Amino acid sequence: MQTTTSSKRPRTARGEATRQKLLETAEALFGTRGFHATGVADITRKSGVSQGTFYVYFDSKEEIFRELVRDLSRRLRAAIQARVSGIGSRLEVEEVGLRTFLEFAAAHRNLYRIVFESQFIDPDLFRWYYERMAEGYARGLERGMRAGQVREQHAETLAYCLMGAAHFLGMRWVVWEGREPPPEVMDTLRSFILAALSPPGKGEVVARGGAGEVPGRSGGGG
Amino acid sequence: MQTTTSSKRPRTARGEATRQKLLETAEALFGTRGFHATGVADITRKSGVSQGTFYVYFDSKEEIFRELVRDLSRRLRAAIQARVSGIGSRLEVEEVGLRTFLEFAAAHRNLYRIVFESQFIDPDLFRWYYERMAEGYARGLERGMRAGQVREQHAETLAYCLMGAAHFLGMRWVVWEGREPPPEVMDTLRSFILAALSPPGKGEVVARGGAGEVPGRSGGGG
Amino acid sequence: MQTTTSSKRPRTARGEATRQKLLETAEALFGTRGFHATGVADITRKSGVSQGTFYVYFDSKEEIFRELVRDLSRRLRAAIQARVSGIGSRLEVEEVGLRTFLEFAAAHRNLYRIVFESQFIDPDLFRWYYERMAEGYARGLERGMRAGQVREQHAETLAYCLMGAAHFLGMRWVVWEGREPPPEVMDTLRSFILAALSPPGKGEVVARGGAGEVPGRSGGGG
Amino acid sequence: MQTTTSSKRPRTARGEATRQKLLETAEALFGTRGFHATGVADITRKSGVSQGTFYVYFDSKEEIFRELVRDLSRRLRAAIQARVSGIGSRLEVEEVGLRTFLEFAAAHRNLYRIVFESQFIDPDLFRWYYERMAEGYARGLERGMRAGQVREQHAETLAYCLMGAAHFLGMRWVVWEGREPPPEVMDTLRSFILAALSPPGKGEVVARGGAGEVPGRSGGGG
DNA sequence: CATGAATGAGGCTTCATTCAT
DNA sequence: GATGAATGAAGCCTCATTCAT
Repeated sequence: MQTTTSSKRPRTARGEATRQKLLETAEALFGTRGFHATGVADITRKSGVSQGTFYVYFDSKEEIFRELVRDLSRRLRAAIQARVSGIGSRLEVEEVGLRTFLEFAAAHRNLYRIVFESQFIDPDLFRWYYERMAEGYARGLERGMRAGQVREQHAETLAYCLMGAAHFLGMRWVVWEGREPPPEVMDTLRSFILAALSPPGKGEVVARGGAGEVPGRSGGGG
Repeated sequence: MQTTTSSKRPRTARGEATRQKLLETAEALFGTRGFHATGVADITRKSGVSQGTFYVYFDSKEEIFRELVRDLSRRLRAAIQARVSGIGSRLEVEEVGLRTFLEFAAAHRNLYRIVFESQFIDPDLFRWYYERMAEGYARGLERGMRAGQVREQHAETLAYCLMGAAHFLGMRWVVWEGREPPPEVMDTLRSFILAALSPPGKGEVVARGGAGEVPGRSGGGG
Repeated sequence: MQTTTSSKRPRTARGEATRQKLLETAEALFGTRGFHATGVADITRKSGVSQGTFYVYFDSKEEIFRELVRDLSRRLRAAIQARVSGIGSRLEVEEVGLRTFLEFAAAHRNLYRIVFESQFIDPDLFRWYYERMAEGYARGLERGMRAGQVREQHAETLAYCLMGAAHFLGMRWVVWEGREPPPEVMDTLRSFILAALSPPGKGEVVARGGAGEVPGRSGGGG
Repeated sequence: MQTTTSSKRPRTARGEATRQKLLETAEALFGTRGFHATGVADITRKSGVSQGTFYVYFDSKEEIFRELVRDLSRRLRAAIQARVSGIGSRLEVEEVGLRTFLEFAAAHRNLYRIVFESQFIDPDLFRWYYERMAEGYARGLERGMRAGQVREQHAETLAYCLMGAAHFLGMRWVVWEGREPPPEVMDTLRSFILAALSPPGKGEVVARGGAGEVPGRSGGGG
């Protein structure tokens, strides 16, 4: 669906470079000043090209914004995937996933504003972003439940709770403070996750990953 | 700080009515179309007054927006306060708080967009809003910890996690679906809260409030 | 239909004056340079108002153009009406009508370009303009036929032929030459009309109006 | 004068084909959407060549437009010539000429818009087009007058009247209705021409061509 | 208190044309 | 001969805000 990377793609290396430059500049600017405070002229000026060039690669200011959201979605999911694959314990998967999300966010601070502002620019895309994320997340949790590693609960609800927690933590530390959450925060987050997911009787206090088990894909944060 | 209800207050009853009408219209419009898509002209037209009149009561479009955020903050906190006061169990306080938040959100759907959009209009106000909320929240949790009703953890982190969970659930159900979260969601949320807050060994399964204890104010959601 | 004088009408005399000024300037500019070569900025500058003011009274550059066409349509028809009413002879009515049209065109040289350019700006309006004109025209001719003053023919076809003749003559003399057609042209036009309309056997040579008869409204030119 | 087929002519067959393709596409596009609504990019895209290629064959967008007008002028005159040559009766020549014009117009619907729009693109060319047409027309009529086949009148005026009639009929039926004028229209047109041209006393009612006489070239319509 | 007119800066986008490959 | 990238001027329109009545 929204995944289509629409807009006129360049046919030469030179064009690709220009387009890329535009994308990067836009990410920085949108992420810093916000969509409305950023003008197309700002983007092109900082990219060292003329305003007309912008429209050679993007249909509109909104279009490049959307492209960025899709891009970010792709990159974040890939990053989590990479770190999580191979881990057997569901609990650990979730924990690593959240941590990866927070690290990614810290490395790409603009992520937050852009994704979250998309809610006011293109509500459907925003929703798509989170539903996609939640879906993968929920699937992983359900697998965990079937394997007895995660307490039986409404998976989707759990997914949104966890994404929300991660998002707010990211907002609090990464966006406002400009750094990764300090250790005590990460510790609390970990125990929070464990408590929320662990089956009754099991390790509410367990500090680190449980026993090996069925591996499986899962989203991470939000 | 930002609490000052600044701007020209009306002197006559007629003026007060006009100002109020403007505020209500703005809430509906900002909440529905967003800040940028709403023009001052839209507000005045729908309010049945001239554009000039707008500036009799508000210094700028941003100002009325801020006024709305402060207003909402006040009303939400009051609503939670009212429902939570008197409850002894910390766990129950949190649960009722979250539930109240979700109900309030459902009753004032525009809340979400407005408060959340404020992040892109007046970042300081937005931060103030959440820090204020988190602070009260954390204080309550700390009291609970001291009373042994809540597991020892970094209170602020916990507060943000809980607010985030509530916010995302509200987004998922209230905003996207247009209704209050269904029972299974609320059930999962409850068990989620309990698991996250309960001290080791205690009530992970406990369905309803624990023993009586120190009452105290507390925030609710996000 | 298109007759609606849409756009925001002024509520005060001052506003009405501004709007009028804009309309006049636009007529001169559109008529002289054409629609595309005339910028909104040109219109406002020459009118002594800011660009923003333009949009207080007109929704778009196209809108003021349309307004002009409607206006012209109204004025031309009124002018012909005034001159033609009371004349009994159908033949004379047509002749006076055409003459009036040519005089009107000479007095409002911009008429041509504007009406004719409307064909490329708003084809429907253009068509409406001529169909309206032709309709009245044909009705008058039919009355003349029934009264035996006009040869039996397809009235609408006759109407378009006559409008076309008038239009091309206006183009040739008024637009290109900048003056009213010289006497020999008007003479030829008159005999042309007479020949085309006169019933068999009658007045091909008749120089001036025939016998009195049923008066009636009729369009004139094009 | 404007007849010069200027601009870079291709040297190779491949080039000639490209140029031709461009010309055809432009005719279709200009005729359909109009000059201003058609972009160079539209033309090249639909022609399957790059934008740069366009400027290999034409100096500007206006230039290809002019080329089209000249082309059309040439083709129309040739078409009329072919049909009219050999006919002896002046009256019949005019009638056949008009008919041919209408048929040509129906076969090349875009003719109208292009030629007529040229009035707003290159007024001189437009004027040239019609003066050229009128000149030949008038010459033919004058010959007819001298031969007593056409009533004595100002020939040029007659020419413009006839061209105007033909043009408006073409507009009414070919352009608006998308078909050739129905029989009753053609009949009325014929009797219209006859009445307008016939010498006094002669065939106002004569249905078909009169006696043989001096042949001669003549324009047809507009 | 209220209004309607006026403003003007600025934003997004289009598009004919040029250029290096 | 053909291409795709790049340009930059210019145009239309929006809109928060001010002002005189």
